[in-house]
Amino acid sequence: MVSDSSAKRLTIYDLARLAETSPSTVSAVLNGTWQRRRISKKLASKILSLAQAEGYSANMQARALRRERSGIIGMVLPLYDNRYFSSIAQHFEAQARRRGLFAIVACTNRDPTQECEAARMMLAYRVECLVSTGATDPDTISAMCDESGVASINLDLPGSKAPSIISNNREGAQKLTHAILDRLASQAPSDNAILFIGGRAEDHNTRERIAGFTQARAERGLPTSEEDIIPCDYAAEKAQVALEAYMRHRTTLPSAIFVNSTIALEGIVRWLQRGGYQLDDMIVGCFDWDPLAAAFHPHLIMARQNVGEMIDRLFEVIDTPSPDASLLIEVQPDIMGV
Amino acid sequence: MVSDSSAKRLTIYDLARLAETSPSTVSAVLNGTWQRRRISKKLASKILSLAQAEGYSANMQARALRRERSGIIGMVLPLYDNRYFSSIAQHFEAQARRRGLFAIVACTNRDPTQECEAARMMLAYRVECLVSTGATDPDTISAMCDESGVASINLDLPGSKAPSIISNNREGAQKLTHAILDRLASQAPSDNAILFIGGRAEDHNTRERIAGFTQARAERGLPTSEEDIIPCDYAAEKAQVALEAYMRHRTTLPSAIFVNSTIALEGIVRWLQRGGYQLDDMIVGCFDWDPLAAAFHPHLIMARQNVGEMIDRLFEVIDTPSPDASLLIEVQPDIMGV
DNA sequence: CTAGTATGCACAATCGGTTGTGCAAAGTGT
DNA sequence: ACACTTTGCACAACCGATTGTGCATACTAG
Repeated sequence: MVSDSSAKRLTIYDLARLAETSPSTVSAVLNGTWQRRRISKKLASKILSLAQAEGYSANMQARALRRERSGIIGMVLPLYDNRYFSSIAQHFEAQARRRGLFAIVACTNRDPTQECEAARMMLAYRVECLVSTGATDPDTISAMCDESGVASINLDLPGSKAPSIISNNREGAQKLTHAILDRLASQAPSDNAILFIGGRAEDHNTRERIAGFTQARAERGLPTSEEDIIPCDYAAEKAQVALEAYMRHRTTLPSAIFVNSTIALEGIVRWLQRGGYQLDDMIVGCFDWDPLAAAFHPHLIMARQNVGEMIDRLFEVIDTPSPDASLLIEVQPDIMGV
Repeated sequence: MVSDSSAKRLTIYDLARLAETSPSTVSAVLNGTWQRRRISKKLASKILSLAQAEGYSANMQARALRRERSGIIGMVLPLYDNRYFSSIAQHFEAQARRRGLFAIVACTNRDPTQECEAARMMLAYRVECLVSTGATDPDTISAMCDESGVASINLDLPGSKAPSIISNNREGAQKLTHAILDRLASQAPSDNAILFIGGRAEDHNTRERIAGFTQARAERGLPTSEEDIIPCDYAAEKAQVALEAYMRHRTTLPSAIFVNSTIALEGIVRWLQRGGYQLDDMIVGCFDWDPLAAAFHPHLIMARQNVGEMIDRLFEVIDTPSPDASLLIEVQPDIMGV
């Protein structure tokens, strides 16, 4: 079914024949440069209405080839399976369209191999710019782009070879931790410890969030113990297993928990359900926001990354003639549910 | 920053010069047809290693132009903002990649104008096949595709001008309703009425789900009242407002509710929260599945559409030489949480 | 009436691949 | 040694747009 090449599509040559003129004239009219080329208004409108009537649509491959500009902008994304990344994809596409660019997004499952493969494909399609979102290895992608003379930008996770737009993870985590501690203080807790769970110890964002978490605690004179920090990766299963293991050494729930990502939250909630606990038995803060979770659980404190602003900043950088590769833009997340 | 056309990229002409051979030979070697063209193994491997070493990557626009096949497959999608649609996008992309096709997905916000605009762009990029997912006006898209000789397929919502792959909404709703009624029976209810809320009265899926709902009730000798069916569109706000209005005529919550989509569920849950109710105060069934909601609320009954199978079927149809436009494939959803 | 300028358009090269065809040189059989 | 086949590759024509350039014709000024 693919490539049902039955119907020949109209080209500028066909239109030229129909309008009794030349292909170059048709081309000039159709891409708006006809005034500069001194085509008469009469002929121009004749061609335009013909194109309209015949439903002409320019072959973008041919245009891209000749112009050496594809009009395509690419993004590699870990997954679509949470609201943060889906929202990024959606804003990216909307903004791209607004600029007359065609957005293509590839999911790469947090896998460096797939990231490279996707980047290679996008470069083969001659994307004009490539955005690496939450990439495990953004610098390799930047290097590939550099070789092809294509601009690259990092989003969500920073890299060293291209400008990066990320959330202010440290400050976000700090505010989130303070919000948790405020709530804790209002409830006369038995215990001031907070469990930090989820994320990858090797990724920049998780490290920053741990730093913000620790810092907020320190600001209140609270020490942070190593055992209370469990970067068990981004996956519901792993968070559930990690919490299970953590709880083997305890008799009571921690009074509060800092969950690093909604996907980890899923595992935490499942563990609680299995153990017969309520979510309200703990104070829960989550870095990342999910509207359904917010509706279900109004006491849930969530750091909502400011996707709209991040994408706006992203396109500002894209518009910048030659941005510094070391440029790092940090966008403040908002704390929801306080 | 876009179009940093500094570095000239390697072409087959460059490789030909480097390998002291001709462009056509390089081309044949690189796309694997060299045996057929009786290129010597020696020269072939010379060219291959050269291409490797120099990091050559074929210009897909040029290839597409000459071959009259873009290698691109497109999908228009309402939104990424729920797990059903994100999952569709992700499976679609994975399957496309497996077949060496490049997937492009455009979000069109359930807006017919945007749907057409996106379809037009995709056709301009000469997609080999276009999938309309949950399109409000799939037939217009099919008509556009037909004019260009491009295959089109409908997913999630059926159309009359192209094969359609959808969930078996009627049977899914029927099973979901039975699950709700079973739970209701086990709880000695005061009232056998179930509120059906969400979706669009004019869309096929909502109509089928209402039919399945009504049918399941009829099978148990229960009549269904018109006022208990409120297709208030797909939006949290609207569901919330609709429930508010519904409740003005009642003093107690309905004992059960059939929520048509997770996005409507969000509104329902928000309304309950505001009124000081618990979700457990009602039996809740939801057509569509969200893992975070499932984790939060194990008693929630959800119809999970079988996305993996739908996409598999989709590609089977894509592979079919000339499928019947009236082909309608229905995939069974699963009932979760019983 | 002529030189000079402006107007209106067509020609042809080009982007980077793909592919039908042709033609030497080498190999084979007699 | 001659005819014939096979091997190995190069040539050139596309695909459908864009764009620098050139050339008539019409118009204007002196």
